[in-house]
Amino acid sequence: MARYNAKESEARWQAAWDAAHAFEVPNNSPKPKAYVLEMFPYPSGRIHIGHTRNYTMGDVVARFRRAQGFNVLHPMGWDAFGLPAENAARERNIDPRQWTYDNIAIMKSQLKLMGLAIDWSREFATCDPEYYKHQQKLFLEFYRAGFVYRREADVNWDPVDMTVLANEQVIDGKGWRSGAPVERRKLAQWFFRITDFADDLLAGLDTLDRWPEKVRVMQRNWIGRSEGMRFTFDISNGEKIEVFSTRPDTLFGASFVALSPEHPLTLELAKTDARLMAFVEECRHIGTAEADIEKAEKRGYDTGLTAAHPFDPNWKLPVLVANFVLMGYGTGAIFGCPAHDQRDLDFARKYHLTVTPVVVPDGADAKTFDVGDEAYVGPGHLANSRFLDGMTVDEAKAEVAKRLEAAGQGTRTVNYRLRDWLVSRQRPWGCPIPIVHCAKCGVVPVKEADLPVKLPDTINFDVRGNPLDHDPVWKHTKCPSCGGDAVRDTDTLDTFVDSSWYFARFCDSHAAEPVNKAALDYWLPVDQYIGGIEHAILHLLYSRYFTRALKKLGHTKVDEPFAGVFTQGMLCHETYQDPDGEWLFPEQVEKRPDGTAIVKGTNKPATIGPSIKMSKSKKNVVAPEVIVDVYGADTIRWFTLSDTPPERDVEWTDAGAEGCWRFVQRIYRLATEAEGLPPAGTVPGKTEGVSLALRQATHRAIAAVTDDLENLRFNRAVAQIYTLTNVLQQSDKCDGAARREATEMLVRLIAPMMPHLAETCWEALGHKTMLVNTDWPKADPALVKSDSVTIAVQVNGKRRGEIEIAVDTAEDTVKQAALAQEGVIRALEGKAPKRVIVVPNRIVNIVA
RNA sequence: GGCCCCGUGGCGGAAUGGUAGACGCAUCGGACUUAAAAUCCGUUGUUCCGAAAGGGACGUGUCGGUUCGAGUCCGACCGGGGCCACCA
Repeated sequence: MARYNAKESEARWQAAWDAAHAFEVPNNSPKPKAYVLEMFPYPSGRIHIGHTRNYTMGDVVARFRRAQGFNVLHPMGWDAFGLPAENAARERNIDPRQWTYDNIAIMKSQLKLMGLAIDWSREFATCDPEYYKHQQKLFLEFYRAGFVYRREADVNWDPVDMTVLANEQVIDGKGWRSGAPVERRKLAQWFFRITDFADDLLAGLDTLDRWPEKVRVMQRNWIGRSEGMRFTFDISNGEKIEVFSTRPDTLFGASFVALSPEHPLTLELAKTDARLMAFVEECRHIGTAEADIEKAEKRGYDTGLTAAHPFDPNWKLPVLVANFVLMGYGTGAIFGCPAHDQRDLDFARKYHLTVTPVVVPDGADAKTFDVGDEAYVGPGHLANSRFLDGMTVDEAKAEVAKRLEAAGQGTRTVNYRLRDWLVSRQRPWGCPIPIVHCAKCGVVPVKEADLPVKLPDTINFDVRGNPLDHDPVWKHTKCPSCGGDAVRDTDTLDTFVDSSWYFARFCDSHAAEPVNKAALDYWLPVDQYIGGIEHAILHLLYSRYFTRALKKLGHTKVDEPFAGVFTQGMLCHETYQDPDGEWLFPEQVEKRPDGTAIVKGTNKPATIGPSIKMSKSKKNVVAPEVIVDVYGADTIRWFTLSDTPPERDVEWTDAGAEGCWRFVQRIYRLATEAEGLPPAGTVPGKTEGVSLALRQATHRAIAAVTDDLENLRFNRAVAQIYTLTNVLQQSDKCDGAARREATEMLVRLIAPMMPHLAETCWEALGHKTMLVNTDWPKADPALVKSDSVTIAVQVNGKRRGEIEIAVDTAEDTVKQAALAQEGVIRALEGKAPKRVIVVPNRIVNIVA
């Protein structure tokens, strides 16, 4: 018997699809549109099986929609700016451009092997000058619209490498390369005004019903909306301090006012107070890493100033500088109410400040209520609070707000955790910020005709700090405004900017303007976006922001870029180490029957570690082209869709891959065996008996697989296909037409998942047209429905028998049949049933 | 510390409040074969009674609750994971 030759077959069909331009789509069509997108990859080197899972899922959706008659946009590109290219360039003394484009070439060839239904005519890399030119145009448009601004901001500064570090490059407060303690330094930086959209970004989440709830919750928390009040304290030196609080009701429980070490007033006071200056310096050196915050104890410095209580000018509160007050949230100043805030309580206990409970839980006595070491944050009634006494928390909040607003001392406000998006990066491998700094004219945008501001042809990494800043030629230019000598902004844009609008560029990758409105109007929003959970917050939030900004500028009519989001799990694999602790690739290890392993070709034992996410560093990766070579792409595709729900992590195993390969052969055999069968539907008259059962199984599979693919339940679709395959394989007593129908449908159902195999089988079944141009099958409702049903019969909730009976049989008849069951009679032991519950076509429960 | 998710055979996992374990992997037994590969048929939650046919009990992390009926809903706990985190 001929075996399926995946290698030959896959190459042949990929060439045929290419020749037919099967996946290139127009930007308009009478068909309904579907935009299917997977998060585009960073070209880090090579693709591993984990990547292919992501692209396979998207491909299944794209092919499925295509078969259903949609005009499907399914593009691919490269998120190509970023640090790994810089590191590679520095380490190997090569051009980051070279490294990146080489990787793209390799990864593209690997992806091509997977047979993805991608419109490659729309491909681009974000490091293409053609792409970042348009990004620079958008930046300037944002600038003119006031969406972008520049201000001094604190950054992580490595004093040895003389560069700014991203937060994740700061390890234990030290630079990851230099090991030097990182400093906070103020630099003029560009920001996107994302906070202007905070409320809208929050409200929009409620409309995203095809997003994972988990992701929406994460975004909600990230935006972090809290309602409260801003109000001012008069300070003994004549100044005012504005604070933000979500608990103005506890104002009579105040025992201090605390300023952030970075608060302007703190810095002013520090000028004449050396000890305060030292304290501020010390706070600055405490890292921003979470672990440090956990350990850091609450510390304060008494300024000697006092603040007058807003409701009682004679009540003076001490003003302290406290290390736990954040400058970046609210106003950078708080009033401390220790009884009802844990941080304030810890602080108050340490510095022996007053603790006055002002909210007392219902049922507790205000005179004896003591918070101990745990601040009370629950509901209750106000006490020790003059005119607020007896009110609920909400009533007191309203009353305080009313009085402070009436007195002009404060206002109700909404505060967000979300900050404006700092986009300046002191990095050479990114999109240059199209701005010129002129001594005379200040900040001047580059003229649009002069875009793109291209990166220099050679980037010299042999310098400390940002090579662009040290470039003797590139950096210097003429002022677009006055024509005098000026310098470029040597920062580049955060690479998250690159990925915040690429989905819009895909709508027309070759448009003369950044985005083509007509194409956006046609394609957006993306109907199904698929990617990793690691992008649940930043990338998706930035893209949502960008889309809103683009809308305000008239480039699109949608608010939300992604109507449906799906986050897929990672691919895992066992890890292996040699006796020296060095990681080993799976192919370097030979497993023995007793469960142990040795280093291949030696007698050295290899330790088998847990199955964890595939990563280059642990070497637990499987290269797709190796598997493609042995089993073909369809086997990988089938494996990554089988068994495990797509949102969960899945473990790659050789045994599992073998199983998929056997299934590929099974399908091929069934298709080639069906060659001589009569066409489907040629048996005159009715089908009955086993043939009817086969036809029913076929149409039920169509219905079930369709439903599962609609809902991205790939593992269940796979199980349905196995079920049909099993029935078909045991159908030698069925008539030929029913078998042919089952075989043809089976082939059409596997097509989105194993497209090459499906084409080959389709051809073997005698078809002259490609399956890729064949519509998705429709189930015959009459065959999906069945005439009879098996109903379980329970006595007191325990199964005692079952009856096979016509669908929709009258309740009484079902009841009688149930009571006549032998097992039921035995279980009843002659007792009369008290009650009989009949759930039509499902179950009978007899209560005895 | 806050919020969220998940606990089902040897493993991955199915199951609109209605026959728990579909489907796959692995296991074991058998057929075909000189043999192997490939393929096919059968087997597999635990336990008890029975020679067998068959029948009974238990079973979805633990303990309660709601219900005629709970893997599914509610409460508490145990275990694992995720996100945020001095956010006032």
